[in-house]
Amino acid sequence: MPDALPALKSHHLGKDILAETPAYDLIELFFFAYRDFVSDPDRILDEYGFGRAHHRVLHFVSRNPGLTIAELLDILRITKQSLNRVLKELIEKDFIESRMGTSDRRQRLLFATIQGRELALKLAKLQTRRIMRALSGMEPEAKDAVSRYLLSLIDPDESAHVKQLVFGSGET
Amino acid sequence: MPDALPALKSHHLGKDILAETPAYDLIELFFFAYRDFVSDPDRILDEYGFGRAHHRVLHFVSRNPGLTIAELLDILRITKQSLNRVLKELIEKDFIESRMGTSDRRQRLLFATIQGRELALKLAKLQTRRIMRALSGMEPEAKDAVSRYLLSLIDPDESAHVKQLVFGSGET
DNA sequence: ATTTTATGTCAGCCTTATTGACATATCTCA
DNA sequence: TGAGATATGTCAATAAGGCTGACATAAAAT
Repeated sequence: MPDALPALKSHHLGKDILAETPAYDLIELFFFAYRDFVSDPDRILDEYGFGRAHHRVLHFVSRNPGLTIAELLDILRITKQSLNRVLKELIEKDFIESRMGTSDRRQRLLFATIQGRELALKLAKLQTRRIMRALSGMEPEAKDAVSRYLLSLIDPDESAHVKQLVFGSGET
Repeated sequence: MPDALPALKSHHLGKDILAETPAYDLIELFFFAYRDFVSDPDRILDEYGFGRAHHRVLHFVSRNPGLTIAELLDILRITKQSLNRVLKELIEKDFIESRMGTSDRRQRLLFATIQGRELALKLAKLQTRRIMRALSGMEPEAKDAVSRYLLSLIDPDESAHVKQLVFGSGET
């Protein structure tokens, strides 16, 4: 938006008006980018008889071995009934396995099988290719800016939680 | 990710490996950010008996007065049967009106009513507040970087089309 | 005059989500 | 030890938002 400002000249409350002027560009670009981003894995998932819900579950389990049902529900923000259907299918088709918790035997600890990890990686690589293509034309600092922007877009009271989940696997 | 590089030292094909190393951070942040971003309008939409599908239709019609059905289908990437259900409801409840095309009388030109524009604006402002909060802690160049990143994430063969749709209303 | 295009509509189906109720096993704490 | 809380599973009904396929109409294009 090269020139959204001239209209402000007739106002003295520039800052308020700026704050209330809809950021249509970022709203719409977010929609289109997400639409195309999630569409990449669809063709592959189809071959396995899976949908996007399966992808999300497989992704987070593969990335976080030993994840519990409760943690997964918290990540996905769906009900246990919804989760159970797709999880059951992933377990039946041997992409995820569920082991009894060691310290708390009520818990089910989820692990991706070899097959599951392979599929999750395949899908992640596909999306990474799109991300890399987008970043390739940009300055090196851009990636960090994008990452910080997305993190700040998240509800503040959970951004720490997400930060831990996304960046916390390894160090910290 | 402070140090994803050391592993590369044992390889001579650094670039290939980097290209194939999944960008888990950007993949997951995109998921969480989008999840929270689209959740904002939900409560308000509920009051009107609308869902996210209604929001998308109302948004693009409000932003592009005189949009045709075909153009809307191309933006949303859904079937006309799916569109028709939500569109019919938006028209019945007087948030959108449909006029016969002037040059081509087969076309339906879609316009948001006053009520429709008000709701669309209300929702856009809500999402803008989140965006502004995210941008507030960042350098001024960040917004442009984010905008370019999102645009590049879109399928290349349509990015020009989206660019026109998003930025093209007004000048060009 | 025929064909193509833009739209609408009927009917049936799928996926992913929801709510509410209830069951079971296990853990925790008084 | 016994009561209650917790983690999970499951049954049933429902809703939203997609899909395919088939068919209809009006208007434009050739």
